[in-house]
Amino acid sequence: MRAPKETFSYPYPHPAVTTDVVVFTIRDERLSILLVKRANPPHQGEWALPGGFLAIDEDLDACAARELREETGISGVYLEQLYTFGATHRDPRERVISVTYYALVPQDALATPRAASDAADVGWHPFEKLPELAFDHADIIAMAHRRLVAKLDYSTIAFQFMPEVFTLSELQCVYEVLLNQSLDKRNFRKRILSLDLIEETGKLRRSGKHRPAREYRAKHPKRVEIIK
Amino acid sequence: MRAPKETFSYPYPHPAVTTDVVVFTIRDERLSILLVKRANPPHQGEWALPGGFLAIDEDLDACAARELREETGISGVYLEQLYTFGATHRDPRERVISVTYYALVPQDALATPRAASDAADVGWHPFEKLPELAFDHADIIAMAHRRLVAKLDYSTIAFQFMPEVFTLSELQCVYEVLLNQSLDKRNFRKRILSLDLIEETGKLRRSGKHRPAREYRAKHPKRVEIIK
DNA sequence: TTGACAAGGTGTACAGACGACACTATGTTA
DNA sequence: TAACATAGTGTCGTCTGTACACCTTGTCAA
Repeated sequence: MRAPKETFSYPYPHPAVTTDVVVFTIRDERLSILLVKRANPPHQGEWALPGGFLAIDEDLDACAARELREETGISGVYLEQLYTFGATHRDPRERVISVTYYALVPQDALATPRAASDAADVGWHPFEKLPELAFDHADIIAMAHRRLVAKLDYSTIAFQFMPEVFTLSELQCVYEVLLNQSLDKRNFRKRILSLDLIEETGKLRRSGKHRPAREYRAKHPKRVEIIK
Repeated sequence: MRAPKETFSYPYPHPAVTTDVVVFTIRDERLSILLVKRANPPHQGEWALPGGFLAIDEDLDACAARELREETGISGVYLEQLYTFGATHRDPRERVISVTYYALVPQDALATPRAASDAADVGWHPFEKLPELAFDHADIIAMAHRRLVAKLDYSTIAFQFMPEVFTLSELQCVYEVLLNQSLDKRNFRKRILSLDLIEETGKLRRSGKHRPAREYRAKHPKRVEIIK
């Protein structure tokens, strides 16, 4: 991909700029993060966030979306800039500034992530049981997690984990996993419905030997609203 | 400062990285922002945020603090990373990624800012009456303002505008200016005192022909706490 | 067919938080 | 010593959030 034929010169030293993405989803009722195993040095064989170098004519958001697509096959998901990490020796090769993002992938997205050329492997890892990570990626994940949990309180960000149609129990489960505590069913439904952000599809979801659940859909699935 | 004797070459193109700082204060009961008038092209003669290029062996936070000090003489103030702007043609010279920060300066800080070599002028401008700005600096200020107002609700960030000792009326005035609405005196005092974050100095502040006000000081002046 | 099972779906009551609201206190100054 | 200007103080009603238990409805197996 990066096949140098020439060199690029500047009158002052320039750092390299990368984007790295913390991809969250909920799998098996656990918050999970998508990691790639590095195929090349440095940190060869270690797990790391998907990400890579910014093209010189590419916007930052576009770079994050592209790296995510190229390295994992995921696209069209919620993606927001998180923070920029630039400690002087965070990368042993050269000075690297990483503009980090976080992404939220709906639960069911059968997107079995596919490994790209520069990744030996790709896979979901439960947030509570992450492996050793390359670079300062553990710090990046910690910050992304704090941001995600904080946003639960004052935005509708949790809806980004939901597929197009879902049941209230499924939505409650997402909140419970993210907040790491169980919630009262009646209070939860009262609060969610009072936001007036979801509507019934009119259909029922049948699963298991019990009463079927009503299906809902978000009125504005792509929009993350600030509430209260 | 940047006197090229040699060039720096890379196998791939690298963007330049800068930091820019939105410096807020409250002056004459108005929210104000510190701007520098550019002495050199591009945008020569226009107002811009203080900021400049990242040194290759310098952390991002250090760069923001250094540029702030060099260009305005301000140091030791609250400084927090805001967002990273990197649209492809935001700077006509070359690809520039700007890691932006915002800073809060106490009201009285007599720091009459001093202009540096590469600035023709430095001065405070009321947020409601900003001049035309260079680059995308108007966007940066807009985002910093949204962040500042949002943080009022759930943190003690407003205390960063206060001098070491202050009265409750002065603190209320800061909230009123930032929220752009008047507040009930009794409710304000009840809420602030219930946070248990300030204490009386025991002294009285005498000013004008009226009853003197009690002086308070923050228990942890440098700390910004998340509340509620 | 029917009864056990399992999750779906619903309302009330109490407590604490928040907001509206008006008068007295105390120093200065003419 | 009286007028002035800001400092300082409490109550009450409303709203919000939280705790809490039972009936409903479909499946499945006996």
